[in-house]
Amino acid sequence: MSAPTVPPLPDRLIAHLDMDAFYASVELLRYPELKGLPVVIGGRRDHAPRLRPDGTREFARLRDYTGRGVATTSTYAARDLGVFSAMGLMKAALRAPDAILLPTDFERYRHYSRLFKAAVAEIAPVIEDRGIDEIYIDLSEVPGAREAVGHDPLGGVRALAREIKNSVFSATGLTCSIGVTPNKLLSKIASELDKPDGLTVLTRDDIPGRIWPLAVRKINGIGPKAAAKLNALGIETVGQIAAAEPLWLIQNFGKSYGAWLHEASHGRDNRPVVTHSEPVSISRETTFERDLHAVHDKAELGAIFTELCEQLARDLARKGYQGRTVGLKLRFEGFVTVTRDLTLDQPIADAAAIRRAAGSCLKRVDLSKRLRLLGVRIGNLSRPGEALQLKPARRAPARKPGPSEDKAAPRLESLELF
DNA sequence: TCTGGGGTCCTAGGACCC
DNA sequence: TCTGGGGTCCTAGGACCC
Repeated sequence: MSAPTVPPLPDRLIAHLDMDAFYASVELLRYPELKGLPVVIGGRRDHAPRLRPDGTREFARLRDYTGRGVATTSTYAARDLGVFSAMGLMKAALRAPDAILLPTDFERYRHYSRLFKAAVAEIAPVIEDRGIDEIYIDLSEVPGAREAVGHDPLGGVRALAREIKNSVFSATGLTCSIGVTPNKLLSKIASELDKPDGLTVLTRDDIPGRIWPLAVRKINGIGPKAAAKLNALGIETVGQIAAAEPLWLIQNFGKSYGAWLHEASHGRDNRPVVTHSEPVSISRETTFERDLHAVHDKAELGAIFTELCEQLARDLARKGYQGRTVGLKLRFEGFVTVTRDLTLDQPIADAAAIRRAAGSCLKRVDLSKRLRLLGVRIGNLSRPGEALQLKPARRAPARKPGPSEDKAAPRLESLELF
């Protein structure tokens, strides 16, 4: 039997393209007078710029913000003041009270996202979407990519990447940073090495010199938890992971993650560039302006719950999906998050059915604490037209309530709420 | 000064079937 | 009386990413 493996390609040429401070840069196109100033994007509505009688604009300042929003992006000037994405805006206001605050305008960012992706696709069509502001591009088969230029064997790729950057700028007026290496893992790191407006081409020979000195956190897949654990074990850099015994890594991080750490630290990654993918789940959630109580704020919560289900149903309809598993997400004061889900015999897509299913999930949660977030999710997706696959009617197994589950506790009045 | 919203993937235990 | 092993599905939680 022959294994259906991809032939061991001679080194692939994979690019990672990352738009520079994307949301903030899009806003600067609209408000060029803000260029060079600390600007933070985040929060909601109200604080949109106002036009003064003399035609100039009045912008909101970070110091005026109150609420639970976080920064989604900040300009490089704001980053110099210590304001980064995911930071709470109230905290950001302490660091940069005079920074300009702009509300997020996803509509507009999506528009520019389409523009830059289309511009790239004209040159190199094998693209993996990684969200609104970044993509992987397989340049391996693009004409000219493997041609040397003068004495530079990488001259061809370099020129190609330069062409892509120029094309993105022509189409959008925005700059991006590109890393080109033999795989996605290294390219993701490389695109960050020369930001903004960067272009970095690396080969395997560059791993010891350019990758190993970096902090472990630079590897996509090592998050705050894993980094903290590595640090506690005396490991700060990628090179130190590479120098560690694979067995030791596995003992400390488990078979799968430990083995992956070893591979990643040596710059090995054979994941293909995936040009098409289907969604696994679709969800809607919202954090309240103030914490709400199931009993005291019954009407308000009920209305929000219904609205979320309706939004979700519209999302499903627009995208052409239905789903069999409905999930409920609650976040309580103190940031404790709880999820419950329910798999139905048949897929559903309408708001009322979603609400019924999510409502039954709600009955399995203790609602004595106040809530800060409510979310509804649907998974096990299929397309309504698809041959409907009958599932054997599976009785919901009689499960023991888990530690955070509470079968008996919630009062009836809170159940009726949702 | 508490920490958004939209996702994916992994783990782990129990149910259930063969 | 005691003891299986493999595989899939369901559920809850958590890490991580953009």
